Amino acid sequence: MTNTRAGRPRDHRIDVAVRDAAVDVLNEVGYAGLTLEAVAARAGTSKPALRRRWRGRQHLVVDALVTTVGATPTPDTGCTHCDLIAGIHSLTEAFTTRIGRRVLPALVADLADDPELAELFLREYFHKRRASTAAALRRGIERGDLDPELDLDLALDMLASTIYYRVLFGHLPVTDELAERVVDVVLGGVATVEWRRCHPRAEAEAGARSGS
Amino acid sequence: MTNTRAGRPRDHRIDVAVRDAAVDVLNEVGYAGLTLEAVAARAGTSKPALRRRWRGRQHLVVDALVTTVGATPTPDTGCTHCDLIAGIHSLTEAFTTRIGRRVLPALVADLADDPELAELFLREYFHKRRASTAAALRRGIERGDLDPELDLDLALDMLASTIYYRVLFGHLPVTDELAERVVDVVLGGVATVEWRRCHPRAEAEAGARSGS
Amino acid sequence: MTNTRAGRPRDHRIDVAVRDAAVDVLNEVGYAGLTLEAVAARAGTSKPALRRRWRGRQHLVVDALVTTVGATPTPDTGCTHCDLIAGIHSLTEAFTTRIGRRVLPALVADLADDPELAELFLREYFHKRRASTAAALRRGIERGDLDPELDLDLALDMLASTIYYRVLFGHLPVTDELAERVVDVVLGGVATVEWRRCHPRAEAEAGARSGS
Amino acid sequence: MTNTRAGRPRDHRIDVAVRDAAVDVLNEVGYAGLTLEAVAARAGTSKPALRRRWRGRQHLVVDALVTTVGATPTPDTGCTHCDLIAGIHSLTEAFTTRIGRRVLPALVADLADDPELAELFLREYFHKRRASTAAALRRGIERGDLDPELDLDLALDMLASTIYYRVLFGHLPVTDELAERVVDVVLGGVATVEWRRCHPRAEAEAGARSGS
DNA sequence: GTTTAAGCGAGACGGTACGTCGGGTCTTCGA
DNA sequence: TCGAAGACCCGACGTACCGTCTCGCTTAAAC
Repeated sequence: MTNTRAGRPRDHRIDVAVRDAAVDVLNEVGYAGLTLEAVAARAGTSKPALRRRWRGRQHLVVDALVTTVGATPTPDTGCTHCDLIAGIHSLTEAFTTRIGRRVLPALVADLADDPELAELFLREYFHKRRASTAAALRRGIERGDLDPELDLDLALDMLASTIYYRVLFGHLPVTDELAERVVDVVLGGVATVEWRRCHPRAEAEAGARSGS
Repeated sequence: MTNTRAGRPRDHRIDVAVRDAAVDVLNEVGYAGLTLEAVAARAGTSKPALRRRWRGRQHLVVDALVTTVGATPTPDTGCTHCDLIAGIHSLTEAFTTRIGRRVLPALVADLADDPELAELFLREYFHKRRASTAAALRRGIERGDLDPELDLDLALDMLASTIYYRVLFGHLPVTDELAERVVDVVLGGVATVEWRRCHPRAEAEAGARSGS
Repeated sequence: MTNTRAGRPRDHRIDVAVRDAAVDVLNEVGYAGLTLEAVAARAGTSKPALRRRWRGRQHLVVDALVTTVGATPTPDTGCTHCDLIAGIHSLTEAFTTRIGRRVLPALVADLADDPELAELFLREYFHKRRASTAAALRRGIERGDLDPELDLDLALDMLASTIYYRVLFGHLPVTDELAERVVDVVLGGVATVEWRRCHPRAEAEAGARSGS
Repeated sequence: MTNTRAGRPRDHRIDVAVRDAAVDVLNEVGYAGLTLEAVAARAGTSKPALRRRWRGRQHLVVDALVTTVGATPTPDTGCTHCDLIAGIHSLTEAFTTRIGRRVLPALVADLADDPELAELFLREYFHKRRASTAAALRRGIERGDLDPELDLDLALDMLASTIYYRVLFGHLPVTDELAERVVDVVLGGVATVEWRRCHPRAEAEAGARSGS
């Protein structure tokens, strides 16, 4: 009733045509080279038709990204260590595509200029991926593998951020075993046993936790 | 000698005027809004003069960044833990400026499209900051605080990346104590003692080290 | 009907603003100093808006010329001699304006490089002026004042060309009585009666005509 | 003595190389498309070398023109009519070259902006051609063919201007017999005998002259 | 014969204007 | 009544060229 609004209905074939065209264009010329004009032309439609559906090229790209680079959920195998590695490893795979490697950084950079876009991106892409890794961490706590008082958000950030970091700056390659090394550090740290003994604050907490 | 080449010498006052103008423009309209035309106009010069000095606005921005957000070196106090916190904390300070918060992400996104720019950025900005933190890590190893076989590059990445991560996605604030929390995790990890006991690979290494 | 076409209609206020601005600029800096950029700026619009309307500055100047130095029609007083003098004299007046004196020659020089421009100029400016003088010549023939077999085009050229010639080369001034002197020569020639008698071809024709 | 000035003497091979290069460039891209840079490059030298010799491209072009389109002097056959036709006809020939047809008009247009250039052009090109035709007219007067009180300058202008006029505007072709037709009109006029009889001023003068 | 400096050739610079691309907006037509 | 599409206006881009300034070198005059 109220769902069907008056006037000419929107042609949904245009939606999919534009999304496909956007992915093509992104793969060919990247994010900086993408123009609404080119996307519209390739989709066989016009600029205003795009603008009516998306606020700008950023919003269009988010839409195309979500459709394309969907999040692989972190598995639940009963092994905390393994689950985390798998979850982070799926992130490295997302960056092997040209879109992941060259489009995502640029898109992310635009988030700072458009809060609405940031909200959309976090909701549609970021948190979907993050949620399943958070679940793995919680299972690790319940299982007694992880410090029950750990800062969940911080751990999630530290697990994922290094991959982004290397992709963004390109100073070091994203190797296949990177996920495992990152998880090892986040779980075990890099300090020696001596250092841990001499820093009761951190170790005391850990001891108190483990002792309880 | 080799300094004197044929042709009219470059007017170095233009260099500084443009750099200053670029910083002003960045602070006013951000990276996406920066145009060579506006910078040239504000600096009282012309586009070709800019183009002769910098390949594009990205290169100009790198130059302006280096001049503006210079790296605060990681201190050497004899305390590994403190030095690292101070070093990472200086990173959060760099992101309190508008330039750091909004310009750097966008600039970094452009690195993927221009290898030459990436090389310039890494050399002039990234590695300068990274080097002094790497030195702190090495001192920590010599001091016996850190695992002598740790992956230095990985540790450096994990120390810095979380700050970038939060700035980029804005899903969580960059609080003042974030630096300390990150260092704690990198040094100590988040796993429980039980977990460490059951994972001899990581713990055995730590034990072997401490036992020697 | 055919007037309403798809797309945003053109803003006609821009047309007049640009034409006015062009005339101003021409009066201030002349033809060589006229730039589309300056005209656009003074008209409060942009270069592409101009370029959409005119192919280049030449076409714009033709348009501005037609609006400004409109052709004064040759009068019809019943006196062939007087009409022609008046018609040619109006030409000298057109060259008293700065636009006529300095712009027209330069514009005319550009005709050779652009046939389309030449066609436009001839249609919109040249032939409008020429037509009314041609009518005066025809009236002179009907009236029996002029040789009915004269080459109309040649006569028109000879009447007008001397004014242009003096303006172009500037070797002699364009005085007020020049129009009369030119008409006198075109009508009467400069040969002596003796010479005419010895050249039956020209004189025989004249005689045959007068004798009929 | 004072002729040989101190310092390095000018390389005269550059003069001729540049003049040749200028003619080539003019033939290829015309006057509007000629740039000092292109001429210098083609001549194998540099812009300052050109600028030291010529004030600007206009002066260079005048120099190249004089060297290329030299004036053919009006002959002296004893026949006024024939001499004039030959003199004017040589003018039409000068306009059959691409340089004459496309370069000269543009150059002439620039005379208005540079009095010094105008003086140079008139002296080096215009008057040289004009002088020999003036001599032919004077011989015609002495011979009794031409009205001894004719305005010599006006007659010269009227003889030559029509050719320029047709070349400039291109509204009519410059045919081979145009020279003859022009001379006919200048000598004989286009009025009928009746008209001449009714206009005693012009005819009385002619009669008085012929009768004396 | 050596010194001195004037003028030249050449290169790069600073700046104006060009022609073009793309973004965002507006208007008309068609469904 | 609203969607589709075309044209429009404008900001900014990257480039070509002009006119100028500076350098190093050549050459002739001066000592």
